[in-house]
Amino acid sequence: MATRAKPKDDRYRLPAAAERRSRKLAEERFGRYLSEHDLKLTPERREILQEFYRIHEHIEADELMFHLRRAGVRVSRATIYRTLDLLVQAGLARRISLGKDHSYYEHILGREAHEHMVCLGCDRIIEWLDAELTRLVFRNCAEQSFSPARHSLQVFGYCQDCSKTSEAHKALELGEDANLSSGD
Amino acid sequence: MATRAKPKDDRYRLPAAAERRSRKLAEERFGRYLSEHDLKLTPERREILQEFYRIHEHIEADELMFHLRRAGVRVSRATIYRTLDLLVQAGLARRISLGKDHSYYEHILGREAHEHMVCLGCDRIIEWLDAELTRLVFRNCAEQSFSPARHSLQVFGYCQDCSKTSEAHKALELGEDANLSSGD
DNA sequence: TTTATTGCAAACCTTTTGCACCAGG
DNA sequence: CCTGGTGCAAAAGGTTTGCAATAAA
Repeated sequence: MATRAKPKDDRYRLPAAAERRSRKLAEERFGRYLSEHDLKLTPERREILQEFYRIHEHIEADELMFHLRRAGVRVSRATIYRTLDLLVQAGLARRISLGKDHSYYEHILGREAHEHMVCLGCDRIIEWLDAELTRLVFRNCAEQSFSPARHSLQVFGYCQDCSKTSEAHKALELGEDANLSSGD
Repeated sequence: MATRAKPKDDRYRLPAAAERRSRKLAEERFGRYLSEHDLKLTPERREILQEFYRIHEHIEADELMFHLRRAGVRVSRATIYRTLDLLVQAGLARRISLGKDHSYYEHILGREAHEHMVCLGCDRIIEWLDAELTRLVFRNCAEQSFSPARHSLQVFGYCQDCSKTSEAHKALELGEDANLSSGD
């Protein structure tokens, strides 16, 4: 009941109206952020932002560049990185790492915070959300006098499809008695 | 009550006996893993393992190399990486990313699973543990038919010392009204 | 003796940066 | 106009890899 899985095929789909709304809002916000910081809203930045907000999942910088290129927009890799960084600064994007050797970015507007399950078998990523868990995170922060800005939880394991093969994997990876704890 | 903070100064200390025990156990396990896979227990691997298990916090590969060098052991960077990788394969180490552009490693034996709070102000890292949270993670996995192998939760924010300055930071980073959600 | 391992340096990959030219505000 | 932005290519860093020499088993 706390968890909210989305159906497999449109996991990252958003109602068209909501998407348009969030793209518009994002551009307004970005524009505001830029002018407040004496920065400029260039065509490149606008294109990147729009494309980025059309993608409702985590994406890597290069992938975003290819999306743009496919849409006929040519922007240099450097500009992609620079703009993504600005979007993070502006609070419109989040940079996350999912165990790979590079970063992913995901937009924030119009999406709830969520956690990830990363399948070690097929690389599939399941997004999920648990309000109770979020509450616990905040409670722990409070107990440590820590002011949380954001958090990121990844579970690595095997999805349903892959878990048939996972038995063997787990045995290999963990040895036969991995659950020992120190006794003091 | 669910949270268990360790005092600041010996956060990563382990009773000497427990440490010795875990180092011994680790070497046994590693030896077993190696021979099962027709790999060899070289002096380098033994030294790396022993030093690694003397460090009770997350460490980066280079740092481990310096520790070894300081202890008079010279091993090449390549061997460090290769061995750390083996340790991960063997289920004796965990590779984690903490928002930096490189990986950290931490050993597993003799330490309970734990989460991290990363201070964006001073880079200090607070380790914490909440059994209830762990339970929730498992519950969510079950609901998604996902078999978890391990998980990793990082909270980014500001520690007590830094949170005085954090107000300004947050205002800058998030804009004045970052908490909006889509109404789908 | 056979097969894996080591160290070194070069290769890799993602991300960042210096610079000359260009363009928002 | 002035100040920042863009593309390019080179530079950075962390991590991986090919290879010849070396050493476990």
